[in-house]
Amino acid sequence: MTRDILRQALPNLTDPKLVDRLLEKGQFLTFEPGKTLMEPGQFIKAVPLVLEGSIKIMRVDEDGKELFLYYLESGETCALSLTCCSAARPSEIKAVVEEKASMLFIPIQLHEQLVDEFKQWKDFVSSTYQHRFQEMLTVLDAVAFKRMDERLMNYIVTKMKQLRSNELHTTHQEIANELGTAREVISRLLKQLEKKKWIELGRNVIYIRDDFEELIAK
Amino acid sequence: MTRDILRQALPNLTDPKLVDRLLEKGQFLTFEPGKTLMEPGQFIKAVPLVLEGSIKIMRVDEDGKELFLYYLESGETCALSLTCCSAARPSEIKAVVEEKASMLFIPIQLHEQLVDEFKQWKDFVSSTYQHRFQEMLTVLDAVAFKRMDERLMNYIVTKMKQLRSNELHTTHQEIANELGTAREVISRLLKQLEKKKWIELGRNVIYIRDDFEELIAK
DNA sequence: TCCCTACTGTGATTTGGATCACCGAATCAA
DNA sequence: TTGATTCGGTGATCCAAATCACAGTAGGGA
Repeated sequence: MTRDILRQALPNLTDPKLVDRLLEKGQFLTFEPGKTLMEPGQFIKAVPLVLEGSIKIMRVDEDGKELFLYYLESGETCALSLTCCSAARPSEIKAVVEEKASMLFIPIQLHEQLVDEFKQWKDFVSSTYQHRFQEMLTVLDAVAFKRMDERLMNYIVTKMKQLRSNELHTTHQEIANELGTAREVISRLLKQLEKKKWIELGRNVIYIRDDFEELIAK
Repeated sequence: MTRDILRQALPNLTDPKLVDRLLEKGQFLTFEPGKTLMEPGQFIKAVPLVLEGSIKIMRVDEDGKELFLYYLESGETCALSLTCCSAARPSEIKAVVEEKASMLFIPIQLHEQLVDEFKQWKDFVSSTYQHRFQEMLTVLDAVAFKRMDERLMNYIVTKMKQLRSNELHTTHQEIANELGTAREVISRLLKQLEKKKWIELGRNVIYIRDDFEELIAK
């Protein structure tokens, strides 16, 4: 039942009145991996709340280059959609389902009411802003100051944690897109990691040593 | 009088009760250009509201490299301090006075009360988040996808507008710091712009053609 | 006035990453 | 089964930027 899923995803939202309002007016939907939820330029008219699964948020350059920003996971929402939809501006980002996701879409008017009426919702929104700012700064640091090998290793760690697995089922091209670079660059860097025995490469799969994270910490 | 300065900086805050509270509990201070208001790692216990002048906000890398993020100008506040101080976390950024500034520091408890009590303040905070997210994305795009020559030209335009002048009194080193690169790179790129007659270089000063912005739009 | 320091200009070299040009191997669709 | 497509590997080359190494010059302070 949706109520249970919501309770599990957002245990902090204990106020039954708040939960009722969310369930009553929010739209519950599920999506399969790979589904694109949002493209740059589209307008969004509801605040997307992730209950289960995860959503990958990316920035897209005018000539199509992408850059991974962060994941939305269970109990999270997108700060950018909060800002975009209250300002009725087109999306600045692309959102793709990573793991099969169930989501609750909160109409923007309802969201604005809830901010005023429920401290729990206000706190939730405010902590979302905090959290996302933090992540944006992290990405900024990486892009501005780190070399691609380090960024790739961080990427692998992030993915492992997010998928709770040490096998990544993805292509080099896909990784390259998310890091905003070229496929060859990623292939070569992965090869270096394989030579160091930190990972093993297969077609469409990367096997990662359990102690990968300690290894990169050097 | 402080009340007038506040009214001028934030004409949207019309509610006299709100203004009274800000003036009563806020601390009014002025700072000279060059004054460092905040270093990474410091804790902040108040929301800084810029009334006059401008503040330069920068990200600092662990090995001291800097990256310009945005200016705070009259009527603006720092989204990062909003998040940092409510989470009681150390600052992630560096803030330096660019133009002689007068500021009102709002104690964090007062800020939290005002968010609940005054719609005008809530809207102000919310639009600050929006605004800053936008700017972070712009910086991210620049760092991830643009070459240094383009970034430098955008930098010059931003500075011109912000200082409302077509003379920049600064050093190549300073610019390099703000763009997170090396001085030589900036010197060479500036020389190229001078050869194209778009700017003129002097010691500690760059004279910019009035139609610079149209020129770079090509 | 002279010295020192900060600022600028520029060549040489290195490097990380992007781009181009292929190749073979795995996988899929007909 | 076979042809086409996708994926991964790798050499060659190019380019922006970083780094190193100086040298000249303007200004400020003693």
